[in-house]
Amino acid sequence: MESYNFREVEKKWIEKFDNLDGYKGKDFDTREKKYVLVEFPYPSGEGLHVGHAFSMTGADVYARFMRMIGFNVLFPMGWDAFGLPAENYAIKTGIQPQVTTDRITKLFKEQMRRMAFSFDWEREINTTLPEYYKWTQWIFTKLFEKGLAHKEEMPINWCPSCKIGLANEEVVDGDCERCGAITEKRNISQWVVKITEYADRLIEGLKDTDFIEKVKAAQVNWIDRKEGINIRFKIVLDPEIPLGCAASPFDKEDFLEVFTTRPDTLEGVEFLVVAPGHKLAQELKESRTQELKILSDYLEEYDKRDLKDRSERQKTGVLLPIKVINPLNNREVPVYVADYVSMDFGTGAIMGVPSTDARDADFAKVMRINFEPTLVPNAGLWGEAVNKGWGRKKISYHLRDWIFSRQHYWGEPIPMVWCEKCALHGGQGWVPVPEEQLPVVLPDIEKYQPTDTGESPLANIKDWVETKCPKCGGKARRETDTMPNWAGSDWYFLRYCDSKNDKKLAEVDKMKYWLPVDVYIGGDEHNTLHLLYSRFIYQFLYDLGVVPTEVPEPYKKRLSHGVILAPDGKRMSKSKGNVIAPEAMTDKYGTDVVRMYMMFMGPFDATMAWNERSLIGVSRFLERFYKLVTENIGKNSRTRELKNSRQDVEGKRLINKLIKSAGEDLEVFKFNTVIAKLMETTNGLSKLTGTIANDDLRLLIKVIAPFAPFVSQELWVALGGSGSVHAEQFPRLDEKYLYASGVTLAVQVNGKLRGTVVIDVEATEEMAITEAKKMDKIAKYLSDGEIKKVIFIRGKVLNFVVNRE
RNA sequence: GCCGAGGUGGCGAAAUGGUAGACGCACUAGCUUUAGGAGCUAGCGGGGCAACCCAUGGAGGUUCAAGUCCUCUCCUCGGCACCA
Repeated sequence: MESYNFREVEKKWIEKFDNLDGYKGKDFDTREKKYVLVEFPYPSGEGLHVGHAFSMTGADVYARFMRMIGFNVLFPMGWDAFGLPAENYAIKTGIQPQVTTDRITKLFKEQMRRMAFSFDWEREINTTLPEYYKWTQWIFTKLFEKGLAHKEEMPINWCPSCKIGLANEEVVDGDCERCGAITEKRNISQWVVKITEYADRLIEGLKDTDFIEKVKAAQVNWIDRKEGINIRFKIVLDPEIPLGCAASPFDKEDFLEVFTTRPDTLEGVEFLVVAPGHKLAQELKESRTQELKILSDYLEEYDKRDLKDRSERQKTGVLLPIKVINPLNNREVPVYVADYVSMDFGTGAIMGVPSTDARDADFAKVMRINFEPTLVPNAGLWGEAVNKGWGRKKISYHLRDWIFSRQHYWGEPIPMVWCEKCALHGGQGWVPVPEEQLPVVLPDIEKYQPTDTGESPLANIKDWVETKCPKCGGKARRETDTMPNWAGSDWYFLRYCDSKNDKKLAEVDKMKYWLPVDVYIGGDEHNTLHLLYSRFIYQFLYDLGVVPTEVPEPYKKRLSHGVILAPDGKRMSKSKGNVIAPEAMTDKYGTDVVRMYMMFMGPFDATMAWNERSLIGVSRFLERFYKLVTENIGKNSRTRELKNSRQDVEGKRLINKLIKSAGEDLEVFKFNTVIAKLMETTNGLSKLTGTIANDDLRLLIKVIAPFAPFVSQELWVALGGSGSVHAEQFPRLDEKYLYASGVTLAVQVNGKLRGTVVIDVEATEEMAITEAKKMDKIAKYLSDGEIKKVIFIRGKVLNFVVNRE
């Protein structure tokens, strides 16, 4: 018998799969819809990597299974192609990013084709094409019109290496997330999107989703809503530390406001601390007396210092020349400025309660502040503080507003125009580009290099920058900032519903049919930012009435796929030289083997190391599977099929057992156990002495089809099938075969296994007891005691509870 | 510190409260004139000649029956974090 020649078989079928009608999602079809989404890749020059291949294979197996059980499946793919690597490549080579992007997306697409992913390519999208980003820009103009976007001079995280402003989320421990360089603070005018206005709804909305627990937790944790009270402490000057001749910046009515979630510990306040960026510290610094030199030195040093390992470092601080009064007991307490308080949260000032807070205790130690070590919190103070007017309830979020400007070339131009005339006439100087003038097309340029001034290279293109105000028609300037790389991926799943629409972002009826996304598969690294941003944009579009779902949530379910490590157990990286290229593997072993191996490695969400020996095990299995089927086809062509023989029934039992558990497991992404069961079934069938009927072989092939598209198609045709096995229905379970040869019952005495007995599935308790007692071993255990009780679970267990003497 | 997921053979891992270790890798023995990362048969948690006993990080508990449920505890991984 010939063995399976994957090269020949794949070559034969790959083109036929290209235009398979069944892979296409049909708008408004009467079948129930299923929108299966897997994150679209950034097409990097290195091509499709194992991580892509893994997550997409899982999504593909699921999508194929969903089609086979009767759903109208939307399984689209596209390119999230704006980003720094293409721009950096352009800086180096002078080749336009669009040119490299085109080339690389073609490479990716061919690699995906070889992996036999059943994407609906008619709906392909690319975030860098004007017909796509027209709508990314349109969304921005709507944000602006609704007051959710404005430009603001603000200190931002500046990466001196990338020459780019970064969102807080893109700075890790003071380092640029991309290149690792230490970031600086710079004052730059930036577009800011008010995602915080949606903070509560972004938490609330999670109730309407089926996200796995860790994803929900990550979202809530990221937003980090805290209920507390802003308490005002009256400021008094400290007579012992003169403020110098300059008039005191304070008058009698000045207060220092702190945010606390623990007003119940107000009694234990020993000091207050303000952040170095706090107005109070900055104002005091200005008074420039000798005594305050320590303070200004401290603040200046703080500005220079990088933020690295802030949590590791010992706390530092300086005493301020003022005191404040605790409204609860009128005690005067000192005020410090210290680096462990952050300006970004609450009011930038805290109350120091060293007896209950470890950080405050730490600081007290450094500053040699004495305090009572014990304090009994008083919950009544929550009400008292509000009732007596010491403070007011306040909710603070860790979530920051979203800095939306990038000073780069390769991104969507922010579609805004600055009009001096409109500004002078008391109006808004910033004018959004109206829908009919969109898209604002990214012009071709010669120099891609970002500038040190913090402006994008677009600022150098005079005839692009100079434009007319859409409102008054006067001379105006275009915004030269571009959008962050998240912008295009915020709404891409909407575009798949109607990817070619040139009038709208997508037709409402089509979105109504396909939305929400039923299953969204992606990496943990996107569980906070991408997921949060896209949920926010969706909620915003919902408020505009643009998207038609019942509930303002775009994704019904979110699943995390796992991570594949290199054979050495480390993360794959070019520099470590331990990268596994999926293409090299498919060249060597064939697509089906690689797909099946990845799905067999472990649970879909696990972290697993690549192991080529195990892959070979899967290769051997596929070979055995192929032989089993082809040998039986051969036998069936020579001899009459024997129906209803004992062997025939046993074969059907094995296959139906497989159909049952495979169907159940595929539904919940337990691909590894489906493959284990396919192996088990194949082994079982190989041991049968009779032949397996062609009809039964067909069932087997349909079960393996979602995993191994090529082998299954080849065998399907070998069995005389026409068309594609991938358009077939998944086999239905025939229950009558499931227990055709009885069930194995575990026989226990006092809960301990003492033997097994095979009986009819319908057997009664009495029959089971009779059978069990026939066994010598059981009889022996029962002889030296009295049977107190018998537990009988049909098909599972028979347990004698015996009272031993 | 907070949140989440986990701890089961030499390894990757299976087990709606009901035969722990399915399936695969590695390994051992044998078969097959066998050079192909081959195939086939058998074995493969520990102890014991055996009957049996022990075993799912640890300690208790619930139950006829616990890897699975409850309480406490230890450890690992992932995310967030001087968040007030």
